[in-house]
Amino acid sequence: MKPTSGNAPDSLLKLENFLCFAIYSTANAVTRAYQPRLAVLGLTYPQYLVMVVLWERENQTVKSIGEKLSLDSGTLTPLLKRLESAGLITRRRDTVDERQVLIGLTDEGRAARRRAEAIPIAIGKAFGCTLGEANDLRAELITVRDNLIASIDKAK
Amino acid sequence: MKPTSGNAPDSLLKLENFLCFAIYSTANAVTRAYQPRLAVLGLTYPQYLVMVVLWERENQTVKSIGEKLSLDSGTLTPLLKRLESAGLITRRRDTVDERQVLIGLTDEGRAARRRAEAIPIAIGKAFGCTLGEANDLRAELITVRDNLIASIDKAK
DNA sequence: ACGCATTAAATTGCACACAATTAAATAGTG
DNA sequence: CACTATTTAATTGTGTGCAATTTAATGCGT
Repeated sequence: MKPTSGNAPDSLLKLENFLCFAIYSTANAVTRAYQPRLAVLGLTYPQYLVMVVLWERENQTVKSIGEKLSLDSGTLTPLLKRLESAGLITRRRDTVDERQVLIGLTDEGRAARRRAEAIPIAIGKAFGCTLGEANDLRAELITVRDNLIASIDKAK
Repeated sequence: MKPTSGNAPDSLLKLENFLCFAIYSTANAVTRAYQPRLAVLGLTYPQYLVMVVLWERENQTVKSIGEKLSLDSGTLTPLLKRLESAGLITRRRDTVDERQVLIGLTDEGRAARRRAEAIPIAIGKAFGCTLGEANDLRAELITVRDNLIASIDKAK
């Protein structure tokens, strides 16, 4: 009996064998699963991640948020402006180092945290796996992700 | 000794505990890792996935490609137009059912397959895990993904 | 203090994702 | 056959991601 796939050159280019596609399509599904729950808070999924980072610690720079989320200013600047005009965050230049922009929370942004706390529970159920399985999967993904990032950096 | 995270309401909203963020950030890393390798073929990562689907079988409808990749016409129509103007695919209305558009490969599109075959090997190395580990991870992700999709569909 | 490299955000341009709507063709029903 | 419902792509509009460039501020060596 042969393994799952056919002869070598063929099986390499089969979608169903792609770990990358499993990651890609799962990420899209995550965004779609979050969308209705975040819509009531007026947030998109990336905006929600930024809020989570700020709920952990207020007054971070754009760079600090970007490092935690692996996003650059090209993504964050317009996103943060939208959160600001939604009244959830504040943006102000650091007076000590005026290159930096400090992102803080408004009262409304702080208050949104309570309503957000129900979301991980609901999504956890939608994943359909135990907390233990989720943690194992998370750890494996982070290993793979950090390997990928290392290989990208090495190429530079 | 307490487990990894602090008290309950707090740990639920910690980025490092999020399976969803592990998925999201790994997917972004995948795209970045593919980018330099696909650039020599003149493809983006989603375009590469479409080509993989077409290399498996030519002359599929937009709908068929969309089902395989979980993408709708809003994403695919402009993407396919770009692949067409790049000379890799053909788009023509089905003469039997004129609602459908059949996507085929040009000689150049068919030829690109050979050059693409080296990519999964290189990316596989960048993942930094064994084939067996990659297959396990892929299977777990697909389970989670299909659970998520089922929960989305159920909500409708 | 001067000049140059470095750093942090913002900007620009392109390509997704996806919800919602539209347009056209086909299928199904009485 | 007429009529409505369904199906398939295309379109529209919003919000990411990210490469590349720009702008402004800081750091550093002489």
